[in-house]
Amino acid sequence: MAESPITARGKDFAAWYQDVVLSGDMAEPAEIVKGCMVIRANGYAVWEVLQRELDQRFKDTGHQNFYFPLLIPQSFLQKEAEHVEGFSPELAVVTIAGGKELEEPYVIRPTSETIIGHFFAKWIQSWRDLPMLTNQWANVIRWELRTRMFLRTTEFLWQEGHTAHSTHEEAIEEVLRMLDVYADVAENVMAMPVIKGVKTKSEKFAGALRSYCIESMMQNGLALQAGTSHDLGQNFGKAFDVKFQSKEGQLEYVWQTSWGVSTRLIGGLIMSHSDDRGLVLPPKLAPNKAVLVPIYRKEEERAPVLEAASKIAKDVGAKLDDREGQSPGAKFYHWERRGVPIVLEFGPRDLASGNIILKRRHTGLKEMLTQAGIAEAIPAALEQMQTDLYTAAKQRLWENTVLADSIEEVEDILSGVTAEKGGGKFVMAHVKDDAICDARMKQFKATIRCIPLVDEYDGPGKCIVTGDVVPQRVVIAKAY
RNA sequence: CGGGGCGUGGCUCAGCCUGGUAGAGCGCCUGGUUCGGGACCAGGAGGUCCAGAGUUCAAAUCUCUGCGCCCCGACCA
Repeated sequence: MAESPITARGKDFAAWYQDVVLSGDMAEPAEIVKGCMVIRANGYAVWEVLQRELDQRFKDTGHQNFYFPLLIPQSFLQKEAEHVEGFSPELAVVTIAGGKELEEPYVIRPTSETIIGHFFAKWIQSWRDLPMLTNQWANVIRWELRTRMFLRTTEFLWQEGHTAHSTHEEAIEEVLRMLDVYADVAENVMAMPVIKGVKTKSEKFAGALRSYCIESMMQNGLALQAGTSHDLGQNFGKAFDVKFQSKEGQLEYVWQTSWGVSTRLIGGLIMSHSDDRGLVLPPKLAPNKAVLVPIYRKEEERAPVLEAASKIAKDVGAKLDDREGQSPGAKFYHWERRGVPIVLEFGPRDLASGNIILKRRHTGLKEMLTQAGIAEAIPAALEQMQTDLYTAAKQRLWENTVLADSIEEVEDILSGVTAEKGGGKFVMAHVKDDAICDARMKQFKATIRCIPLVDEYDGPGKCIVTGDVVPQRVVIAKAY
């Protein structure tokens, strides 16, 4: 046994997740730095693919990348009352630098609304400067009490888009446009079905008027917020005096948005598709889409097999695993744990017959193909796999979504659900957007995940907590 | 911050109760035989036993203090 076995999902989902992350060469705990992780080669390669997909879409929608400082004057955070209240418990603060106590401490950015607000104020004067459409790829630090690799770590990587507009309508359009971008990447690249919705007032971003989100369901039935997009209104505009002169000559505060996704997406990806044999990556995100493992018994078979294998690998764009001293079996396990969608086996028998074996990661099935047909078979198999993964995840979401019409019913459905044991559901119920209702859900450790943008159920009904009539059902679940 | 666990070659851990100067498996290096789902043989390298203090002729082991990490709950992308 080359590496430790993977805990079965059914036995302990949280342990399974850790095992998959570690054995898939995705990340490991930073060990000497509390709550942080090292993103390893395979994990970072996946992040790079995600970055590429997202960044292209940001550019396509008119955004430009910037980079703002990691350190933010502490007083900046305090300029927006709700914002400071929301973030102060999570801040890391630099008080000494260059051997001297600082007159004003810096916080390490937990998010950049404030410092960007400062620069927007400097850059924006006229309606002609709007909209200002920026994005930055960065790391942030939020001091967390409870960390899990990718899902919540003290430091994480993300992108944060920040925009300023002349009207609220235009800002709202932007917020929804970027939410759609996130949903598109989640569903069509990551094969993760999502529900687009609005956060309740108590769950929204500190400082926003409204927060929109995409919520997805993990294999244990827990919800994961995969992305957020905020309508900041004029809150930060007022706090940082970001004003512009309108066409009519009036001085007005800008309307801002911010939106972000993080390396948490990778955690969601893992918990959506992987299995008891390790990581499963959707083809569109896989750094290596296919790997060819050559097989030879005798020394005289080595050269001809390797020569032919190398040619096939080159023709079909597969990585050739020609490492010496590792048996083919060890190589199969190696790539399986790392989520490679397709593994090709090629040995002396195939050399003689003109065939080749193709194995699909997600089904575990092997099939024999002709070498001539392999160049076409691979793209087809990858496409099929992408579809299969999405369909399976969508199916799971449907099967684990239930309706409830009383608070007791909701509590009953979600009682005993944990990250380890699983059994989670999305419970659709009528609940009012009121702090009392959010608090009631917390009593059994669930949250209102969102109010879906599209009501797929029965319209208005009575709130199961307050009895007031509300427009539609909301998603209630236990979450990461 | 509460509860639990842990800290010993690169990794997983045994040894600790009952002190006597450090071991196993895996990995690594060299050579050979292997190779269609985790190969085998032989030889070899590698350790301030988390840190500090104490007890003792003698501490990985006993006592105290500190540090760190992981897991489970309360805050959160």
